[in-house]
Amino acid sequence: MTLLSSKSDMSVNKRRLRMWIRMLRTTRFVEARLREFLRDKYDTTLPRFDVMAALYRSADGLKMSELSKLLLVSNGNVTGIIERLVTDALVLRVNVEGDRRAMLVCLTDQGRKVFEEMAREHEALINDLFADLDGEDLDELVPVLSRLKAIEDKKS
Amino acid sequence: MTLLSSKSDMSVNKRRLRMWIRMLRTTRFVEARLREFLRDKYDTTLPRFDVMAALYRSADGLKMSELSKLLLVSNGNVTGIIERLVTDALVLRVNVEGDRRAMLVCLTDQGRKVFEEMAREHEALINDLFADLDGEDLDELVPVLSRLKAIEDKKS
DNA sequence: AATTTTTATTTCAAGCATAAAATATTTAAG
DNA sequence: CTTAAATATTTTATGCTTGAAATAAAAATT
Repeated sequence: MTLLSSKSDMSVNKRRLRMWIRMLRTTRFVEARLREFLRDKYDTTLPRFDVMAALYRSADGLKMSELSKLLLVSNGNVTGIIERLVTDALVLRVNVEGDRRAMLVCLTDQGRKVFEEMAREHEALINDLFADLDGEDLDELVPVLSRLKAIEDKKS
Repeated sequence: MTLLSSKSDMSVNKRRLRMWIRMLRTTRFVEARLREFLRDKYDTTLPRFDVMAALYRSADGLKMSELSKLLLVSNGNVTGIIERLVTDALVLRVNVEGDRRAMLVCLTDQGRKVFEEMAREHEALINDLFADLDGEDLDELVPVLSRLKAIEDKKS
């Protein structure tokens, strides 16, 4: 009789697959919570929040293509989201001087203000959802996830 | 001068947020790869694959509501996906005897066959994408992710 | 300078996803 | 029994998302 756990008996192959499925479910669950929060409290959506977050971090604004690259979404996708944010006066779209193809996008003052409020609550929600993870857990988790970033950069 | 890393200097609060953002990016990257694979090799989509996977694991079939609960997606969403899978003769929809409201859904023989082939390649792709994670990494990662499952079950 | 290629963005068609409302059926209460 | 509440699913309206095609401008080649 072996002392190995059933987990260790499983091929690394299968365990990678299980880990992925677990990670996917976790992500979806958290995303669902975030969507719920954004809809109920701010009448907005996760994609809109993501766009605003990216713009908030880039004081000088971003080009449409930079935005889609940053968010890992398609080019045309960003067009629609920005359109709606512009309608709501949260985002400003201006021509890039010297390149008439490009568009520079940034938050309006109101957009900045609204985002700061949302971001505070967003952080609190994440903190609550992951409350069971203490510093030690994060010490384990983050480096592993960061190693996946290496894959990402290499293969994308 | 402290021996603590800058990471440990950051509040657990902020580190939970960073971990979430990292996890989200990883998930999106892998999902993009899977979509690409499913589209190019099988002319199908990730949601369709997910549905077929759930049905494959339940030999007796699933009710529409069981399916949506299992996949963490809305009820109406499943309706559309199943509709298209039925059109493609990969899924069968039959009435539940004794309850004329409910529908039981299961894979056709062809659906089963197609899924088995896709699943093999899917596993290989995941294995490749997460190749940098060895057994030790998984030993760290899986328990932490499983602890999040506890949150999920508690709060959902 | 004219042509080709690349880059930046939008438009398009199709499918995914949601919440809310509608439909139909079953179960429970009165 | 009859009405009310709960359950299973579909429909609807809106927004997200994609890949591919279209448009337009800039950069590179010839």
